Amino acid sequence: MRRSKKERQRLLTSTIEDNPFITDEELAEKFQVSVQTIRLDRLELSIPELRERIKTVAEKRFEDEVRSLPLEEVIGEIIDIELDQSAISIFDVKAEHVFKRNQIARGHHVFAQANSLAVAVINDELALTAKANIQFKRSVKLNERVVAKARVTKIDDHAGRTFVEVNSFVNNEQVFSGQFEMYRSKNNKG
Amino acid sequence: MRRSKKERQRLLTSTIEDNPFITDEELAEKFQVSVQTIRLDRLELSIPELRERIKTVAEKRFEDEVRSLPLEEVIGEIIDIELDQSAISIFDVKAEHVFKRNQIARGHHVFAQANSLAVAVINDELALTAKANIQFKRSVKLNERVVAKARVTKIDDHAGRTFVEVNSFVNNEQVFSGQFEMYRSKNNKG
DNA sequence: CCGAGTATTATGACTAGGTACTAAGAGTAG
DNA sequence: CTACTCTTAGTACCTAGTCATAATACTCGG
Repeated sequence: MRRSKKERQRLLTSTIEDNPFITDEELAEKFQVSVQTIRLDRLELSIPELRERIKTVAEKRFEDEVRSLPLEEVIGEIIDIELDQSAISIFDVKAEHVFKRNQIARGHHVFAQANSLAVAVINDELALTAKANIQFKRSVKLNERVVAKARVTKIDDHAGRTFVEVNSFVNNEQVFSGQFEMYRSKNNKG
Repeated sequence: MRRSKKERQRLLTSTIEDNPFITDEELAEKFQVSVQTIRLDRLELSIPELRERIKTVAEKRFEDEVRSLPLEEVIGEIIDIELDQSAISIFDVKAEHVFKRNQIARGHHVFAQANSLAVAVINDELALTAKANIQFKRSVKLNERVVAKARVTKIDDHAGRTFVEVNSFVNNEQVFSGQFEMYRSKNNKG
């Protein structure tokens, strides 16, 4: 035995993990054993064959893509909306949204939810944030669900400005508040 | 002919585009032609076989992964930093950052760059945004490069607050300004 | 209606990268 | 020596193709 079986299998796992595109033949060469041994190892470790591994990687990318597509227009999921009046969205804080060190959501995600809700509530082709005054009341942590509530406070058709107030909560506890001054193209249908 | 050859090939292209995981057999079934016809079509259109398509998708994911890792901690790329004093980062506006309709960068990305720069400039274990007052001076468009400059204006060790001003520019033209009040854990080394 | 040319389908041989199974030899521990 | 694990070898089979060749089917101009 060049290496103990356990040692080889440990290395095999990590090797495949950081290069799922490696074939059994290449692995056999790398560990100086027969292809059959590699196959037995994979069987024992329940590591799928090359093609299945590649497929999994590809499928995950596809999932991520659909997950990031709705994210493209609105951060969080809008669950209620009355144009030019009010809107509510929810946003679940996942691992990718927090600082690794302390599991606290990075501010820009909480802001992004509020900001995109402010954009969404406006009944217009073009809505952009002009100014914002925001406060982070308490930090949001991993796995918490943030509910953002937007309310249109004032519409100034002349200036083409709409004022939106957004308050975000986790379990009825306020975590964020923001006043948004939104630019809108003046030619509103209403 | 059920459909003209051209029509079928047009549909074939788009079908494979939005589902690269489809086999020739499934395609043959779908278009009511033989598998051989599908293969001839792919040959003419130079569409690779299933396995190659999946591999490409998987490889792209791998590339994306390394690209999105540095993005995890800071939005934009920090090119200069003096802790507790100033910092500069650049952020290139790509297709995924803009509204499809008008190619204007969504506000939260510009905010995210500024916010994460404000976090980065602070010489502390823990830095969180408490409040922010921001203005979007003009809209940022696709392919523009935003340069954000952060300057620490005041450090209040007693209250555990640091004030950071961030101004962002595209070609020396200001696009964003923000005053950030940052929370920091009081036990600073300095 | 016939032939030319295009389009389609069929057939056979081969490939990579496997699975599943059987068999056999090497080394080692009791 | 026997029992056992570990390793290697070999076979048949699989999927989703490739390439090449041949035989049809359709369609249009004359």
